[in-house]
Amino acid sequence: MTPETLAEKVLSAARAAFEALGLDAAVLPAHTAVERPRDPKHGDYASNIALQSAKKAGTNPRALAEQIARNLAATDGVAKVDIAGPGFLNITLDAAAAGEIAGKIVAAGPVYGDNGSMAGHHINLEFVSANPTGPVHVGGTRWAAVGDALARVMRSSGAKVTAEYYFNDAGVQISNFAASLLASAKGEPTPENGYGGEYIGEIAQQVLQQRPDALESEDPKEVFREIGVGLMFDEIKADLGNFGTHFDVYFNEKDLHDKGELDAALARLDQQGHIFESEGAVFLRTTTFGDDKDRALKKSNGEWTYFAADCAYYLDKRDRGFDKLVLMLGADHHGYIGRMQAMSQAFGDKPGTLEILIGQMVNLLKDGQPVRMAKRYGNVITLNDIVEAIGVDAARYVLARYSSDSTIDIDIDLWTKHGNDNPVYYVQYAHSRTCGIARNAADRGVERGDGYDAALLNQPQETGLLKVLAEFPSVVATAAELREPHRIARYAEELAAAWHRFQNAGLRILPYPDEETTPVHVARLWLTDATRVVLANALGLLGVSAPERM
RNA sequence: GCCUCAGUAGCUCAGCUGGAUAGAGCACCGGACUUCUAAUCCGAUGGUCGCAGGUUCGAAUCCUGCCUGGGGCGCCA
Repeated sequence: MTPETLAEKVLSAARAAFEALGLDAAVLPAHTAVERPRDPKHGDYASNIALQSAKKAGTNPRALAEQIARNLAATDGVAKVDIAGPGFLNITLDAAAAGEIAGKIVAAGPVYGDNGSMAGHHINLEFVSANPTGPVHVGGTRWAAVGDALARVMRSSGAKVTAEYYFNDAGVQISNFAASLLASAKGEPTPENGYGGEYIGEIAQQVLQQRPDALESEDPKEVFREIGVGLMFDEIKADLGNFGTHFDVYFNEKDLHDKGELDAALARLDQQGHIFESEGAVFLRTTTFGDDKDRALKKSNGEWTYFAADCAYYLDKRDRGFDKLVLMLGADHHGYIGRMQAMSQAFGDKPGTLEILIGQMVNLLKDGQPVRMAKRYGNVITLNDIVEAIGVDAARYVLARYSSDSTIDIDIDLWTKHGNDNPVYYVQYAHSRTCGIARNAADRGVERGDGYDAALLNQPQETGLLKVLAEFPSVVATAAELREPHRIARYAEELAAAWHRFQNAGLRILPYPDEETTPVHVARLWLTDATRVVLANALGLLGVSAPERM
């Protein structure tokens, strides 16, 4: 029995109890969940539904719990229901009901964990969106790992997700980038507000290779801009590809300008009555919707602001039919939330249509000191620096392992260690052990048959493992709902721990070479298969490899 | 000054949409390999959940104020 099924049974037992006691069942929640108690003495699962609903129903929690327990105890698969403390229901399942989950997991395979919690949602998820004036830096790398994992988690939860990269190929930064390339090609010093670093020189030389006459052309800076931005962006895409991060759409800011979408957005906002002019500039009255101050869309010199392009881009996304736009930004952009949310509402959208996630800073440490990567890109730490330091798997894992609200210090020594203090190795090693056992089973000709006797999985290490396995779909659903993929990593570690405990408990999975295969061996082999599936699926959601041998 | 994130064991962090005795890894101490991967496991030690109030039957979790640290407050992008 899955926790979800059990929760439904708890709820119907509660409804029946309300009826029996003549209480108003309307105070019961539409859905409830069971939790896995820390202390195994508290049974396999616990429910606090009596505590939560007793007050609303104006009754005693323990009396209510007793009635619910009586109903629940009569349910198939439930072995025992105890009442503890102020009114908790402690539920123990039949061993067979608990053990059957292994077979269900094996049957589901790669789709075990999929759930419908976000079915029907069409989500645009924008992340990284680094300017093509340089490589993807640490902050962008965090989102490359977290955003990609979140996209996978949401898809697994039934949402239709478009992963999108906004490519700022217009504006002042790009102009500075082009000017820097041009200066480098001419052997001049880096201009004010320009970009330094060896890569500028390298790209400038590549532009000259493609267009030897670039400096003599009619508009040399435009030639360097056009080709240089292309080269830089190809490099970014290659780095992201190497990192395993996939985008469905690369959106060009320039297209917004070329198609006149900024004017259209301004007109729309004007129509809604939220535009005013002041001292020759055009403003959006974002203070109407709680922003600190009103924001300029058009400067007094007639140029658009960056925010104006954001408005147009927002509208473009909405017109493409997404019902929710999720935007992942670095902590240094948190001041943008106010104006962005205000803009969303100025367009007439409901609060919650636009969701902005903020990720805190990332530091790379060696011997407790910040690492300085004074190479191609000046002092900026890039995606490739992190990959070179600890590898793709460890990089993706460490970045996705922590809540986005926490700053991350990546200790290079820790994340390159091959031991259980390195969480990514710990989880991968558990997976590779399950694969090793499957190989050994095949070598020795141990057959799985059509099924197994679920009641034989009754040792504490086995029932503990089964409970962790059963939790996976709800962990995925919660990670999607809260936009917190780090929950997947923490879960994977918990599962790996439960697996290693089972392994070290002296419970043989395969028979010794001179032994007959018994039903217990077969049941444990199914449990092993189920564990392998879930570890692989969890690592897959994080975009981390699940090696078969280590 | 305002906004925002964090403050939980010696260290790094989970837990935070209110529930039972606050968890994990590392470090430290003591154990377990003739046996499917010991890159592992078991046990012990270790905490005024930053501080002070408040709400509640119940607060690490919610509210208010304060303290400490990170980040941010442009007609920059």
